Amino acid sequence: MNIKDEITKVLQDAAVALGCEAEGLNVTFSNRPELCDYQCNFAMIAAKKMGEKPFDLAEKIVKNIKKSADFAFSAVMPGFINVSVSDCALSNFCNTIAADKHLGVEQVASPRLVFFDYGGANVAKELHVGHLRSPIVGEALKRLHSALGNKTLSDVHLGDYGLQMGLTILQLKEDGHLDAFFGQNTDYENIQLENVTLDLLNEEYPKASKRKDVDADFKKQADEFTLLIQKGQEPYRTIYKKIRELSVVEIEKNYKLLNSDFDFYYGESDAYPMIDTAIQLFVDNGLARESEGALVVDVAREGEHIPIPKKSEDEPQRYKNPMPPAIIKKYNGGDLYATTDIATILMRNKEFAPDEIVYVTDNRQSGHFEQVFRCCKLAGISPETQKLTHVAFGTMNGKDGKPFKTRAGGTVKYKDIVNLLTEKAEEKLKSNGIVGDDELARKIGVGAMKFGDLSNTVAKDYVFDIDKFLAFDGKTGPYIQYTIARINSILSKANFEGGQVCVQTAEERNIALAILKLNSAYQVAYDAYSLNALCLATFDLASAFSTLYNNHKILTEANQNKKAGLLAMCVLVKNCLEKSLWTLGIDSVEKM
RNA sequence: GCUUCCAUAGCUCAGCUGGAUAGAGCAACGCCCUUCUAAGGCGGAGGUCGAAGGUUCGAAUCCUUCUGGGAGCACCA
Repeated sequence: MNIKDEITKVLQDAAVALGCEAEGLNVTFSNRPELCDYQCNFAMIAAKKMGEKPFDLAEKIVKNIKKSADFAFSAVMPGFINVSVSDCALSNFCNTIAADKHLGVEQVASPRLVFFDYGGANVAKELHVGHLRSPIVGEALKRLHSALGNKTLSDVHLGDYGLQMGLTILQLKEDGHLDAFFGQNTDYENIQLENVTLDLLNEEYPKASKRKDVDADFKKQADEFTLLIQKGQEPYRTIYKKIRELSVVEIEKNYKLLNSDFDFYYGESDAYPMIDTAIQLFVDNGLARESEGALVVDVAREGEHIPIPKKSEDEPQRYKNPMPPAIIKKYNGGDLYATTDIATILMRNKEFAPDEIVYVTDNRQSGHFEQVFRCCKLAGISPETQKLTHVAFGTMNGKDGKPFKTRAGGTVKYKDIVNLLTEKAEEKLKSNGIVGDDELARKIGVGAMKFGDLSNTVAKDYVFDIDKFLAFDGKTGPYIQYTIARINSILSKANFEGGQVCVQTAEERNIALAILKLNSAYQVAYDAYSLNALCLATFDLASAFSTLYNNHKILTEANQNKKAGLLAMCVLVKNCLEKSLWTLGIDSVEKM
């Protein structure tokens, strides 16, 4: 039981003894640290019901509490109950969690299997700045669940099935790169994709993508190609497979630069075998109908998607509470985003039956996932008890508030950002006398970016300020890594042979309290599917340690008991910081 | 037009189920390296929480309206 729960229990007992309904009694961390460590405003809420003055009730409750050595309670105007935790209780807390394999991070009551779908890189399309958030946030959420005791699985869910593939192959063919596949030789497997490189793909796809918007015939042909790939027609299928193989190697490498790793590198196309079964479920249950040649599922509920009367004939139809039908087959029989996503859920449920599936994509796709989730519930593809979650993150904008672009207006490549961060970290390291450790530089540079990203509320857009990340000052990933490096430096010189934390100074108190807050931040982050609370609490702990570091020389401490206590605290802080950095998907470093 | 998210210090952002004097980081200013890594510490300064109403003992937080901005609104993913 943690300290907060203990205090809550004590107060509840006291309140119940006075005849209060103590259900809503809640204890929170103090927002006036100079006055107390925890606070409770229950008396102010309950006083009304009891017909008493808040302060009087608070006083009565406090008087009704048995004196304890661990906590000191006091009633203050206008009716708060302030709680101070003794140094001794804090010491005990520190020593207890230091011996706990979870470092006191509370585990979920009943572990669940949670399947994470994030990443979402497109085959044949180079990763750019817009692809950063999904692997950063997704990886951290996955690790957070794992840190709290859930079992996790993850799939990168490559974008490899849509129109983009048709466009790319059509463009490659037109530009003469696929002649070998369209000649006499039909042994497609053994034909090499000569001259087709990632660089070429990165030219051809954007070219085709632009062209489809202005050239209707080209678009139609690309649709046709897409359909042929989806139907498994040769040589389209083989060409597609070869392009995918080429891409995946690169994609995996890129994600690993960010510490994002996946149990599965499946793509949308891997759900292909499930598509017919899935569609049949809708047809058999009378859930699907034909509309303008397409097969659609009405997912609107009562009060949604209500037509607004047109003012004139040529005005397009508008809807109140729009929730358009989900399209699961195109006019030409082709499959779309929704189709593969539904089939993918069917596949995952057959194979793994997770308790929850979490999608991490940008918030523009909210409508899509709402439709997909509803479809799956309607058709029973997703059982009622299964939780389907869309973690919709905001877009990364430039300093001008618009989607992040280079000065020239182009998209910023993913690799360029990582390289920039790594180079900058290398420079800094050099000034500290560490040369030639590229991996260390990557850990620091990427850590800066990830911490900067995760510090923001996940759902909100945020400004991607590369200069800010490159500064490595203040509330940043490198600050946390630096704190750990300083602790390592002390420990390497100390010959520490074990000892107990003994909270004596204000600095140690603040560290212990920061650890308490950090441990509760895991739960906050878990409930919110957002890591910012964890980032903040991690920073606060590092900051509390830095104050101790500056005010007390640990290695030269003459009192051996005190020194051992401080060293034990160093070890605990290091472990706590490393655990939260791991959760955030950021590497700890030995020195920097 | 409909739906939805957002607006807090010069800048970038926190602010947990309504609570005490709204917090950080950056930038700027002043201190602190003969002592464990200065990517650090300490101090002051910086705010009509977009506007107006309302609910409440108490509102940045809840409700209404307005202003300004982002995103989405069937065969792209």
